[in-house]
Amino acid sequence: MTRIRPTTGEWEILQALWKLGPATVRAVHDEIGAGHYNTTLKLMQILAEKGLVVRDEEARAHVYKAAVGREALQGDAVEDVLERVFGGSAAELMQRALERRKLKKRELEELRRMIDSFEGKKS
Amino acid sequence: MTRIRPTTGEWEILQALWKLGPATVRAVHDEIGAGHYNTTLKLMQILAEKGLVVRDEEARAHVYKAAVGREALQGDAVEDVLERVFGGSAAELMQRALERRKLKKRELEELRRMIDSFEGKKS
DNA sequence: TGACAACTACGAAGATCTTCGTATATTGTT
DNA sequence: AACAATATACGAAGATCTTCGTAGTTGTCA
Repeated sequence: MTRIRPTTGEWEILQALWKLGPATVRAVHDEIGAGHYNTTLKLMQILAEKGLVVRDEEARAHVYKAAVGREALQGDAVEDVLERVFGGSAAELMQRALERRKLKKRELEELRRMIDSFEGKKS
Repeated sequence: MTRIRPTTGEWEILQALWKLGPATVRAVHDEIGAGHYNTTLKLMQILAEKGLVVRDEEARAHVYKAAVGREALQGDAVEDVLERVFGGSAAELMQRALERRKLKKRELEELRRMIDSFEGKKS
């Protein structure tokens, strides 16, 4: 089973689609706010070929929507980086994340709650 | 400033070098335990060109060693995935990591300590 | 109807990554 | 000295990614 691994350009499109919901190439391109229109179009066509988005060709301006959930794909991305970069150690990954990014107090507490709930499951 | 972003093949070499310390192509290739010798050689030469490893050509079999720290490069990798995949939200990244990987109780507690210490800095 | 704007389709160029064949040099062995 | 084993060096083939030029189609509006 080969893991889905969107490219940088593809992630950008997908983020826009998750934010906007079903949208035309034009809308996505405006949301991104940079680059050549044809590049956006091409990337979205490729995403459709790969099955990561679905396309409604009803109207002249086709309407695309993400065919995969944001959380699911993010999970795959984490697995990927975990394997390739951290030798599988999620603890290490989180340590690097904590070092690099200052989390808001709220986020830290939410994280602590998440840890509590995970610990509960294995007591 | 363009962030350093080793490829999958390069990460594999680097992991081996961090584990072994300074090592020959042969040693790295054996450590990896797969693929063509020439591929390993080529990748290590490319890493040298990029400055991610340094090469001692004294002996016939050149000795390579990582020119960058593991933690530093992992930190960059996290920043990268944070930007591209998580829109900068470290909390979200950690949530996905927790969902996907079952951490050992020990790791969870270590993580909690890390959070405590980070929270301490901003009380 | 004629001209222009907006859209899709297609493909090729340039970059980068991975793989590996081939050439050449050095070392060790018999 | 001859040969086998082991190195490095070099480059090209095949894949994939990004970018963008060009062509053709459809819609709009004066």
